[in-house]
Amino acid sequence: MERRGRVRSEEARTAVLTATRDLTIGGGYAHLTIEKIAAQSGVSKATIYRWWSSKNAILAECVLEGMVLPDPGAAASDAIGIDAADWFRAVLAYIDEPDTTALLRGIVAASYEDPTIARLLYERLGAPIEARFTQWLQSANARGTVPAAVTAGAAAQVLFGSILVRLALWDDADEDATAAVFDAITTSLELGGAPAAPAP
Amino acid sequence: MERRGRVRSEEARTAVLTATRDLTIGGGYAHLTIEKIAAQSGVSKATIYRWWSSKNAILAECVLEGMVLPDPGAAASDAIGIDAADWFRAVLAYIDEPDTTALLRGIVAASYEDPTIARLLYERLGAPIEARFTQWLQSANARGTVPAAVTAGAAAQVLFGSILVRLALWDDADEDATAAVFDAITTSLELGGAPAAPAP
Amino acid sequence: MERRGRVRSEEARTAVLTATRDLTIGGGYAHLTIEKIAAQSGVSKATIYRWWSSKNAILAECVLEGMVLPDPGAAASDAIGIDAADWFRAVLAYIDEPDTTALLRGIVAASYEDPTIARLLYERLGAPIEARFTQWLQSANARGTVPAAVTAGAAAQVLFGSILVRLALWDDADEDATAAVFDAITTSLELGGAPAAPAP
Amino acid sequence: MERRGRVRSEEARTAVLTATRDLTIGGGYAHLTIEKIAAQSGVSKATIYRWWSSKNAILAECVLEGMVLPDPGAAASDAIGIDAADWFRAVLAYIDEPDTTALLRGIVAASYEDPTIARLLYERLGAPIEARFTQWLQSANARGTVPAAVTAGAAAQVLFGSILVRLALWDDADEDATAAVFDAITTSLELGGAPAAPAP
DNA sequence: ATCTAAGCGAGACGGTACGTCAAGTCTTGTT
DNA sequence: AACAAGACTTGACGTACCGTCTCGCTTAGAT
Repeated sequence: MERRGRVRSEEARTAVLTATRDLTIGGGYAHLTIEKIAAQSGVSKATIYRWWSSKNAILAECVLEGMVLPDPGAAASDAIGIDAADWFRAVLAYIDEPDTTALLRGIVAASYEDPTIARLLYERLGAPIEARFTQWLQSANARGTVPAAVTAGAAAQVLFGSILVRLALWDDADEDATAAVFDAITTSLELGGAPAAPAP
Repeated sequence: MERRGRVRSEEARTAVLTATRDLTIGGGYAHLTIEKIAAQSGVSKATIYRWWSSKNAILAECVLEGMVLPDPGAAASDAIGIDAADWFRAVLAYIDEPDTTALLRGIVAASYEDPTIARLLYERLGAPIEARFTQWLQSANARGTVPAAVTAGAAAQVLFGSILVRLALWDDADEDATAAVFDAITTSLELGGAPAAPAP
Repeated sequence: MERRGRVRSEEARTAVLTATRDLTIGGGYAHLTIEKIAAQSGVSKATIYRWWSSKNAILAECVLEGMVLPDPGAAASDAIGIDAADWFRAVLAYIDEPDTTALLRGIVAASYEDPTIARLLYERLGAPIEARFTQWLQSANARGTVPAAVTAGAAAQVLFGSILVRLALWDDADEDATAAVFDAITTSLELGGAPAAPAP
Repeated sequence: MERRGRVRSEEARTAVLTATRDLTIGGGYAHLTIEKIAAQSGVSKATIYRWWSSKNAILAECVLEGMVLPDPGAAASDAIGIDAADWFRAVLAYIDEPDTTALLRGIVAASYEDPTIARLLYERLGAPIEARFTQWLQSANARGTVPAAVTAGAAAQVLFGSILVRLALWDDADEDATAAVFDAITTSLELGGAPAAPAP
């Protein structure tokens, strides 16, 4: 007793995701419509609705598909000893790509209207950050330089928040501030109780 | 030659803003429509369009009107010596009010689609935080306890980011993490180079 | 206390009815769509749906408007003494106009799906025939030439049926038969108990 | 060289026709869809389209299959001497069966959109009537009681028209009128030039 | 006993039209 | 003037069927 009937078209699925990404980059979340996705992808509305329950569901799959965040810094993630500052700067640079900015902005906007998107976004963007910090904290802890109150979750949340702020403030974001925040964090963690190191 | 004719109805203006706030609280930004605002406020669509250019413009005026953020901590703002932790906890408590959460979420979502809203939001929410930190930093600087790299802007941005994260992650936000971040910040600023207190 | 607001556009209403008639003539009831009516009339779908509940309702209004059946033979209806055969031949000629045929066919088809249309159609097409026969029967009765069993309703129904048959059978209808039926009817009525003249 | 492969499933064919009949009875021609026929019959759409070119083709086959009109009066058709009034009353009674009414209404509606259906319908319903009248007329002619102008075709067309009118007028049809028409016809034919009995 | 050519149910697909909703504009009469 | 009421065009919504098209399974004559 096997699965019967015509199989789902992978081609159509990809076309929808690509069109969704491109339209979000081009016009923002507010101007993204199923109608346009259908037109641009060449996939019919009926088919889109067969597989996705909403605009947000498509966007969510885009995130999962890695079309949005190709695991920032994944390339270097194997080495615990990676330089944290380098890594963070790579993330910032990636986010500052115009296309990425636009796409992320759309997904973040959707996150404020749909918890599902939010969860997915944090899983793709926040969780990797958190994982990395967990590793760094472990090695730092071994050296006894980290205050007990500091958790990887808190650190990740701060960095995730920095990204949200950058996206929210459009061109007004203070880029130096973001970098300064990260420097303060890493300095205090890497270097332990150095006299400097306040958070922001 | 004076302006002739009927004057703008303050009553209508207030009704629109109130209805907009209530609808955003009730159904979120995504379900907010001019049609519903008109129906709920008893103000005609034509009148709304006469005075506001868009849904976002109304929301922006709500922010300005203080319907959203009644200057968190304004009551205590005269005293430089206010306890920073108390102040921040007041802000968090305010944001965690269900109505405030819903309304803010709507406005933040709008911010990602409209820089005007974003700017306004930061002016109301971020700037006061920044101003307060500036004061605190000045007194701390006088005591020589603050590292040069830390700016009021960066500190404000971190706190602003914390708020965005809380709103973005819905019920998944790690509340302790937010508090821990702030503790770390204030500890390091208030207490100066104490060995503890790295950012996150 | 007067009616406020913009008044209904008579222009739009007429455009819709005209477009509906033309489309029914051109493509038949089966190919008549609201979408095409909207496109051809230049009136938006929303407006159409505001005023008519369905395709059939528009068609019904076409009938009422006299766009379909401009009261067949109305011109000569003032004279009781009109020659019945002439009148019926005029009706048949009118029905045999290609445009009328197509339009009527559409409305008759709709009648079989919607009693409202049917009723309206009979009011416009059957009732006038019935009225005319009533007059003729009265003058014939005065001459004592009409059998008691014959009613105007029955006569009208037969003629109405003849029309339906003509429309239903498309090009296969036996035109001579229709005329023969009518001749038989009128002969018997006009001439009284002449030996000829059984109905069919 | 014989045809190879699986043979057409008679079971599927019957299921489609039955489902079509039942759906037409239940919801009328307007709500009849291939999709529903497929669902109700358990036959796939592909198979339906393989054997029938359209909804109307299926309906046509229903007519041919005798699912609609089991040759009204066929049982008594061998006897020329059958009482015409009895026969016609049997036909009317059959047509007045609610299921028959609904089904016929559907097929008649289709006739106005598709000449093929119309032709088939007349072959099944009109032609037998015509044949019967031909027989009656022959025996009447032998007795010299029928006016020359009356043809079997005309008589059949009148009766066919009566049926269409009954179906078209839904519950408003004047049943007595239909019977009166028939009485007039048969009386004049059976009884010859009796002074009574002109058709309507 | 295999091959091979249909027939078949399942169901995905690109379309067209549906009937609804909201956006933003315009008109009418009242305040 | 400013306003409410509300008609209007536009465009997107999500659904229902259309007719076509793979799929994998079943059936039966030809090899």
